[in-house]
Amino acid sequence: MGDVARLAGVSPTTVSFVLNDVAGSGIPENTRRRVRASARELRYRPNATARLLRTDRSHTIGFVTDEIASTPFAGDVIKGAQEAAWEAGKLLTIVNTGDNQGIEESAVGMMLERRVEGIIHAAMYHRAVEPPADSREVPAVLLNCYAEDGSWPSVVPDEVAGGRTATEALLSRGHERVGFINLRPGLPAAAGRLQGYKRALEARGLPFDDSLVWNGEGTAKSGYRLAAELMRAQDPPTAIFCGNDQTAMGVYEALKERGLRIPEDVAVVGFDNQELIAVQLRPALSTVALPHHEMGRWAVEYLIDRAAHGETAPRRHTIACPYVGRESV
Amino acid sequence: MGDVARLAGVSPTTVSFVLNDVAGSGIPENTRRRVRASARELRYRPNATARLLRTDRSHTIGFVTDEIASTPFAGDVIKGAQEAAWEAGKLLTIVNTGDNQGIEESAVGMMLERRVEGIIHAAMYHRAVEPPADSREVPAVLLNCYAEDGSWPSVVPDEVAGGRTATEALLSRGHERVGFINLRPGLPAAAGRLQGYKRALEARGLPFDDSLVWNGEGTAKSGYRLAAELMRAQDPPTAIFCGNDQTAMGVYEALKERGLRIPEDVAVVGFDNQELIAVQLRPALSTVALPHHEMGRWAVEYLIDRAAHGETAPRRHTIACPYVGRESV
DNA sequence: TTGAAAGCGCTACCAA
DNA sequence: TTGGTAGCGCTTTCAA
Repeated sequence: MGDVARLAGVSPTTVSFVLNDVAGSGIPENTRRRVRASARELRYRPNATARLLRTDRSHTIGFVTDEIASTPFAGDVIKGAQEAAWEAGKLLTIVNTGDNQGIEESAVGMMLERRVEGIIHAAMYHRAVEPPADSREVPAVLLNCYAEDGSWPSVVPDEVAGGRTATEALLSRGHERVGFINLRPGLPAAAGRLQGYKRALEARGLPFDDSLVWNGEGTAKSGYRLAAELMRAQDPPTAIFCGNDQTAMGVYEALKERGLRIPEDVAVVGFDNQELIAVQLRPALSTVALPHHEMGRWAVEYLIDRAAHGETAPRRHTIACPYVGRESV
Repeated sequence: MGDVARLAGVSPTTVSFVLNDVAGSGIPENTRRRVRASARELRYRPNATARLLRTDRSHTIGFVTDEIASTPFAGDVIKGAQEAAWEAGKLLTIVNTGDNQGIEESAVGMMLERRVEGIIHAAMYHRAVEPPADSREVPAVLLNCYAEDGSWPSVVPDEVAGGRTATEALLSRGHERVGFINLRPGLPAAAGRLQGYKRALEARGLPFDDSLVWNGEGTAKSGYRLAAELMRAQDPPTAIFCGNDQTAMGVYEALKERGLRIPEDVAVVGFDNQELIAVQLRPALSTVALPHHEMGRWAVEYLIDRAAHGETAPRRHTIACPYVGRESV
């Protein structure tokens, strides 16, 4: 910067003012041009580190995730977060902890040392977590997870509404016996979706029949097995709501083996909207999308907002799961 | 740091020596303990920014990717890169450009301002790219992509060997007529895999029959269509090599509709090893894995090595695609 | 065995 | 309209 100043025949102060477009600095266009030309000539690149040391604004957000790969998840969340960050002029520093507490703590430590302006703790599967206490030193938010005691702000999918949406999609087409192959019990996703399923039934005055509801593993294999189970009943369902798209994949298989057509004989709706599966299945699977991208965006925007406007009570934000209609209903 | 020094009754120099475990600083254990105790008491957190300003070592690597989400890709690459980075004490700063040149250039600019120690340019699909020239200011490497003119170091999957591996898996089981539903022509992946297919045939002295080779779209739909085509021939193949796993998904469908069993009547092998599909398919799909994770690792390790040992001629590194045997062969 | 002090590259206050 | 300069928090040289 000194070099630029010298070349332009001005002081470092002036260079700083010009290059940062400081308002009201009253530098004439003439000088500005000279400064900019010098900067270009010297291929001057400002040192963000020095600036940060002085201003204490890192323009960086930390993103800590338990597992990043091989998943319905991750990609979209990061992308959403990244987009929102970029729009706000921030960069994202990411670490994948492999669900290792020790790594998570050091990761937070390293981020804090670098003076990140906020930290996002993201989980692969919707669940309860307890992030390192140190994260409270900056604005922090949980993504796709929540604190049991509600002491951390969080953003999660609205599983209940999602379950209801999925069920509704079926009921609204006239189905009255809707089977439900849920995920493993105990998961927030499973609990929420079941509740949504019940509410949808209730809203239509339909009875809840627990012989129609099974808990699977969330795999194609268990979907296959349980669909067979379901269809073996004397009064089998005319539609099946699957706890995730992989389950639906197995359900398709079981249905087809029995010579049942989708959606004519049995309608199917999935959950998660894993494009890789839902789009490729024949017929293409109608499903409910998890708001990964939106959660990513929301988390970053929340952090930026909090950094700007200060502390508020930890909120628990919920984002809707939109229905994605394709051909299986 | 001054506070810690004061509390411990020493100078900042001593604190720095102790906290950084500077070798040969000859600080007695006694003093060290006092310093560490003070640091703990004051919950002292070193300021990485100040350190970086002084040492010029950011311990940060930039990761620029064209598309991060909804893909076979991304997750695993980032995870591999992140792991290697973590082991070396580095953090990863990621930006997703959405394949926008302008964004890519500013991203590189921002990273350079932050003094990253290296930059990785990753692509979703194996292809030729031309990264911003500024990236040459630091060690840089292309991941899953390459420069047409070879002027950038890169790491890509060994498509040829992969294609050969897949074909071999079939030939070694006695198949002599192996259909190949490739990806769209023109893609490096398609070209390489075709070459591998030919080489495998050649090695066994089998003739190349181009009526057995089709180019599809890499979707289940096109796999379905082309498998039907393939099986309609008078002398249909007894095995099918699919350019990717989604194609295989469609192939399964077509085969099953014709009452053909996998692998008894027709063996199938995919490519990509997309667990979501390959594992869930019935029978589980034998396929060839893209070395996403390894490419991520390699890229980071290469960067770190180059930062340490200086410039070398740009290499084009290739990583093997291992066969993942399941039930379809 | 420990400390004083320079200086990394910038921002921003205060003065001119 | 422009410049001098202190100082952000650390590392590291040199001296004591």
